[in-house]
Amino acid sequence: MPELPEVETTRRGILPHVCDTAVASVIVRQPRLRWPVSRELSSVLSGAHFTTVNRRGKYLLLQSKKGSLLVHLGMSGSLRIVPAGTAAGKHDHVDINFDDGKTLRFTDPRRFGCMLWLPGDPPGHALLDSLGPEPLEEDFDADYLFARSRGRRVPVKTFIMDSHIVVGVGNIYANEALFAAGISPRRAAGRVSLERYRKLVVAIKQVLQQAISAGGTTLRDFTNSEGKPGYFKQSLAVYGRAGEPCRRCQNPLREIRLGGRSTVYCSQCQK
DNA sequence: CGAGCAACCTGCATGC
DNA sequence: TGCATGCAGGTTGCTC
Repeated sequence: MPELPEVETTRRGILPHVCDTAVASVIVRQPRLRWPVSRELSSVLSGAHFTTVNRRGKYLLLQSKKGSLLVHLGMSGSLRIVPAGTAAGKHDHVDINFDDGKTLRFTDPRRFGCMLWLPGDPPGHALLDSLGPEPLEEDFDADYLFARSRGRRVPVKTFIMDSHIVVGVGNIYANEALFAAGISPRRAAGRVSLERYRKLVVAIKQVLQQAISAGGTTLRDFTNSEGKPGYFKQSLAVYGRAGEPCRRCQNPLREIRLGGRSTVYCSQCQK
């Protein structure tokens, strides 16, 4: 479900609800996520007061004086604000109940997500240490991508989806950005010119920013923290449109697999 | 070290 | 209708 725009939409949605109140209790119904949810989570979080919610790539960090709650939504996860006492469904794995009667509920059918307690301020964790720059920040630019890609033979699409290179660019927006930049997803990363990386960086920033403005992309089940869908799906030029005509040249869009991920592109417009 | 791929898990669409 | 198969927004960690 979530790439950077969906995670950012979630962050903005929960922020006003989790910060002006303290944690009253925690219910862990299913601790078996990507990594086990700590048995101590309840005792460690009770009484905690979150001061802010930050995002690093696709990770959310609910920060407090004592430490931070690191949340990743995996492929199918979501965070929603519901009234305390709302009946829990099959995949509602964790509830964080607040003093003011609201509950932050973590739902994740496939359980690829995680919820980890990181002691200390600022929070340190191996998962965060080796991440590349944020795509919407200024230090993510063409010179950087060009330098990192020299000698690399991986397809450029796989390259920009590598979180050690740049965070937050998932399968949907990698496909979209490469179409917008006119670059074939199969081209070796080391054989993309600086000039074309300039176009790609602009495209990545634009597509992510536009998706955030639209509240994310809802394919089948993404909803924001209020349970409402995102509206970016109607703007997608290639993802999910294999076989349909290219919006620029009308040629049918081609679908291949790269790095095990579905890849859609126009063989006329992308070289 | 880089590249490719299996694995984690459930739900859903498709085809026989 | 039932069953098998393959695919899905991500990431780690294994092989070669």
